[in-house]
Formats: sequence, structure tokens, C-alpha cells
Amino acid sequence: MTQSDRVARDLRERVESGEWPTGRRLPGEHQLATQYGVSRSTVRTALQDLESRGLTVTRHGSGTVVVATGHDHQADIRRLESMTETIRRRGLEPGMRYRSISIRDISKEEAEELQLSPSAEVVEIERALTADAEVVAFSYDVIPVDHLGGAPDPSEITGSVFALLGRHGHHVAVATTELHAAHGDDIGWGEKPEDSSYLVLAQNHLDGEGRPVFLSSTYFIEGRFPFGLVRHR
Amino acid sequence: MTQSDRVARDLRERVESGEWPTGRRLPGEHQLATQYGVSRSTVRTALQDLESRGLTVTRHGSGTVVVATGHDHQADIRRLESMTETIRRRGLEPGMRYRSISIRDISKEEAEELQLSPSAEVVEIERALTADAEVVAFSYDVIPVDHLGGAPDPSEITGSVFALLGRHGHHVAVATTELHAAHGDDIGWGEKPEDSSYLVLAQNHLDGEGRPVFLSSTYFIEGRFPFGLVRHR
DNA sequence: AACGCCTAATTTGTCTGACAAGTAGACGTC
DNA sequence: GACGTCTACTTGTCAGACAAATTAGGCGTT
Repeated sequence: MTQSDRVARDLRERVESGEWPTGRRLPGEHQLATQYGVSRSTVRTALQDLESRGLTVTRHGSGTVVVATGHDHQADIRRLESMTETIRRRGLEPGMRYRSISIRDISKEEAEELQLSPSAEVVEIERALTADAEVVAFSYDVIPVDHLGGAPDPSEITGSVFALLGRHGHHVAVATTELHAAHGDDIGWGEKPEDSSYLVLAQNHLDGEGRPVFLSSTYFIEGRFPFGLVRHR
Repeated sequence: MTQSDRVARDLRERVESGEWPTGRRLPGEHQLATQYGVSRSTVRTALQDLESRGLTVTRHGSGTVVVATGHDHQADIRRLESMTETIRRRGLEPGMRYRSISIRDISKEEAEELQLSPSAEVVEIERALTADAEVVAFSYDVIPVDHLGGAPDPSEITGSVFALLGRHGHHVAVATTELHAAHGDDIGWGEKPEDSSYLVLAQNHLDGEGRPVFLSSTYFIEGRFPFGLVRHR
């Protein structure tokens, strides 16, 4: 956690709290620097963070103006974070219902995406994510067995897959993601809405060196897990 | 277009061209600065751009490593750009088929989102976007009449809505966006696939001061317009 | 009053040089 | 081989300065 990270987080919170409403100009960089007791370059990197999230626009000679105060309750699709955490941040109680944990041979496509030998084995986890006991998404995770140091004890697999792999030294940094829409009765299981649509995130999670760590496909039930973002030029 | 923008664009192209494969470390900031003939601070803002797009990860003391070389043909959902341009960049010929252009009273919800009086009038444009003559999306645009300087001549409405509003002094900077999935026969018109799913972008386009400019809802036919992005922490 | 032009003040973009802090590899010791 | 230590390198932060873009106001003309 660097200085500019701290300043950026504080500025984000102030923007999201509405301290400067949409359209208002932020104080100048020099003023913010003296306010926070840091140098102007630190403030600049913090402001670049805000701009990269689409909250502000800064123009040469003019200043930095707030164009969006953030999307309160919605999940930011650009941010990679544990879904249970996202649910908790919305004031709901996250939960999981496991359907199956199985070990099987890797498929050809998976081997290619994970850059593994076609004879490798993977752990496949099928589970449903809940918020206040209501199912909001169905998730399929595919994790190479070797990344867990051999066949795992099922009791070991609880909570976040990020945490599980982190305990084995694999830290996810980014996820290349494809976005899809789907519907049909062959999606999900158990209690689920009739004839619903699903927002699908097909992800390949990579570590800090760009090495594939695991795959996941998550089917979000339309209407139960709002996704938002700020697109910008 | 600033210096750091130029450096960032060139670095992006070099990363996407595969000059440094995934996992490779980029040259140090000092070396890049002398290479480009700019200062290190300029290089740093350029590198922050790459990181904000999820292409690289830079760590204190260690350096900047490539974690993703970009999403070739896919549209980056974080970037706000004309859809015709996106289609053209994928090597296809973009086109439009207008279904209707009508002037009507604004709805209550629209008036609230656009921060206009409930008695205002809007232009509603219904059209289909095509790539190589194949329909890829259905689009509904809602534009306040006042932003066009009165009721428009239908012949004036051709091509990008961005360009149309730009001619009237309204320049879109960001778009707050909700993501949804949908399906059903009541979506779209004319020739369209049977029983297809749609990825829906419900957007409120804002100018550089955060003022609403126009609304749009776009229904992308699943499978015909791949969306991708790099999520990161 | 409305308009155009100039000037001055403000604000962001870039540069230079320096030091602090974190990382990774080489090396010697045990 | 395992373990600290040292060193070279890399990124993070700082300070001060100037360039470039924008904005606001003054001022004269129409």
C-alpha cells in the first residue's frame, strides 16, 4: 500500500460520499498536495487512478471535474474481487452451496488455456452463490491439481478460491474475461427462477507473471446481481 | 494528445504486437525514458495507463511485467467508442438500418436520468447495427430535442450519435453503464436469430462536466459481438 | 449592451535531479 | 545445501522549476 494508494482511496471515498457533486471541480493538485502532506506527483498518480475508474476527467489548464460519483451498490465489473466480499459490501449475507467437487482429466481446450499438458488433472467445483440465502449465481471453477499440491481434501475447499490458491503460493493478479449472455433450462440446478437470463463471465485468472492459475465460468441470474461500470474514452 | 499519451499508445502497440510476451519484464523506466527521449515521470504516467487497462502489473523494486497482451478482436467494454468504429477495427464493414425516428414526450424516468423537466421532448431512434450486412445489435437512443437545437431534420441523423451531438456542442466524455442479460421475442425486429440471448448495455452518456447528454440501450445478439476485458485488483 | 482582443492569473503537463524503499541475485559462511 | 549479508537495480516519492492550456477580467470598439 503506497502513499498514492492511500490518497487515491481517500479521494475516491470523498467523491463517492458526494463531497464534490457531479460537475464540481476538485481542488487543484497543489492544494490537495498540501492538504494531504504529500508531493504533487503523488497527488497526480492518485488522480490518475480516479480518472482510470471513470470518476473524474482532468484537462490541461482547466482542472479535474467529477463526472460520476460511483455506483454505490453495484459491482464494478472491471474490479477483480471475491464475490462474497462484493455481496457483503452491499449489506447482504454471502453464502455458498456446493453441488460437487470432482477430479477429472483436463479437456483439450482447458489444457490450452491453462498452458498445461493434455494429460493433467483438474479439480472442478460446482457451486451456487447466495446473498441472504437467495441464489444469485452459479459458478464452475476449474483448478489444476498440481497448483494445489496434489489431490485436495474436500474439507480444504471452503470459501474463496482466491484464498485457497493463495495458501499454495498462487496469487491472482488479473483475469482475462469474456462477457456473454445465456438462457435455458440447462443452466444451474436446484431452486432457480424460471426462464431467466444469465450474464456470463468466462474468466482466465493469471498471476503476477501472467501465468494461468485457474479458469472460472460464472452465471449471474439476471436482476439479482447488478453490474455497473463507467465507460470512458 | 499529450506526450505521455503518445508513449502509452506506442507501448500498448508494442505489448499487443507481442514484442514482450506474457510474463516478460519491460525495460526499466529510466531506459524507456531515454529510448523515447522523455522524462521518467512521463514514462511513469504512460505505464500507469497500461496498468489501468490490465495489460501490465508493476511492483515496487521489481519492475513492470506483461500479464496480458490485449484482446485482439474483442471490444473492450471499458472503452467508450463509436460502435461503427469498433466494428471497422475488427475488419468488418459497419452499417445501420433505421427502423424509426420519432419525437415524443419524455418519460418520468428519462426526465430524472437526464435531469430535464417532465415536459421536455426527446428524439427516439430505433436502429439495427450491422457488420458485413449481418445484424449484430439493436439500439434505442433517447436524445433531448433541446440538445439538437429543436426538432431535427431526419436527414441530419446519420451515422454516429456522438458525432451528431458533437456538431451541437455536446461532447460525451463518459457513460455510466448498467449491464444486463435478456432474451425473448419482444426484443428487436426484422431478421434476427430465433430464441437468442442478448447482452444489454443501458447507458447514460455524460459530458465533460458530468451533465447528462443522452440515453441509450443496446441489445447485442449473443455470439455476434464478443466483449472482453481484463479485470484486475 | 454586445462583441472581440489582450493580459494576467490559474491549472495541468513535463523536466531535472535526488533520495528512500523494495527486490533479486551474487557471495560467503556455516 | 541452507542461511544471512551485501550489492546492484528498480520503483516510489520528493522538491522546485518551467512550458502549455485554460479561464476570467479589463478595455476599447461597434
